[in-house]
Amino acid sequence: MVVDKLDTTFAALSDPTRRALIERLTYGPASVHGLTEPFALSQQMISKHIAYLVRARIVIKTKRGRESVCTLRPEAIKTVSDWAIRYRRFWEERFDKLEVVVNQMKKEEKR
Amino acid sequence: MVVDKLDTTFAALSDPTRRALIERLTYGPASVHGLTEPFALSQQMISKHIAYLVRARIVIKTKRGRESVCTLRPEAIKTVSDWAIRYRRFWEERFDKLEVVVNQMKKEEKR
DNA sequence: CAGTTAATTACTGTACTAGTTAAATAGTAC
DNA sequence: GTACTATTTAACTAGTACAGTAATTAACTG
Repeated sequence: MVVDKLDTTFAALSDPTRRALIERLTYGPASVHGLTEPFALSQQMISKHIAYLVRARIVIKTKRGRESVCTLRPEAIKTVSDWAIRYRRFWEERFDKLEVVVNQMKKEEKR
Repeated sequence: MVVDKLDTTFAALSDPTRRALIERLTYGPASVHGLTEPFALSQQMISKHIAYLVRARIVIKTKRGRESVCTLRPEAIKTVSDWAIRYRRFWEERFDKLEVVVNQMKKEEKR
């Protein structure tokens, strides 16, 4: 079972449909019905995907009459960005150096 | 089956052990054996986790004698950062506005 | 060579998820 | 009230992915 917050967040993001739903929600909140239309998926499946995003706290759902309005929680995406940014210096500064190291290792491998 | 690159990348990152392995590898390349020591996991499991990271192209493995040296591919993390950064403006500019919207919706819900 | 070390692969069981169908719940319109 | 709409939930099938451990391969040491 998934416990860690980042676990569920990354797991939720590992699906293209869910990433597309996030993309769509950056244009503003939408009902499940409204989110279903652009996709070649049943409303039940969209509802499930939304449920995964809600579980990962990436989306908030609020009832409005018979509709469920889905709203993006941008903080969740920020969490992902913050995680990656920690390694920014690493990929910016050490990239050239690393390439040299890897090539060196490959060379030695051939011996 | 996972096809999309981001799919495998995010899936690989959805596990705390693998994220810890990445963290460890920022200090420099290491063998599977060297990576096993700090963790309360068998070498087989570490080897598997490394394999998942290799599949997601986050880590490169090169043979050196009987050892497998693992090296981080920082570009993979950059991919994640790039994905999240697309929404940066969204969470920075619209956060306050969104909170108002959500609170408004909650208020209307109570009626 | 035998013995040890490093790492992978193979096997088993479990958990998660995609996708569908059907039923249930609740709001809206007439 | 009935009919319709929006959504959720349950029940199911099937496929995939993973954890954990056992068995195996390959390389080094003396």
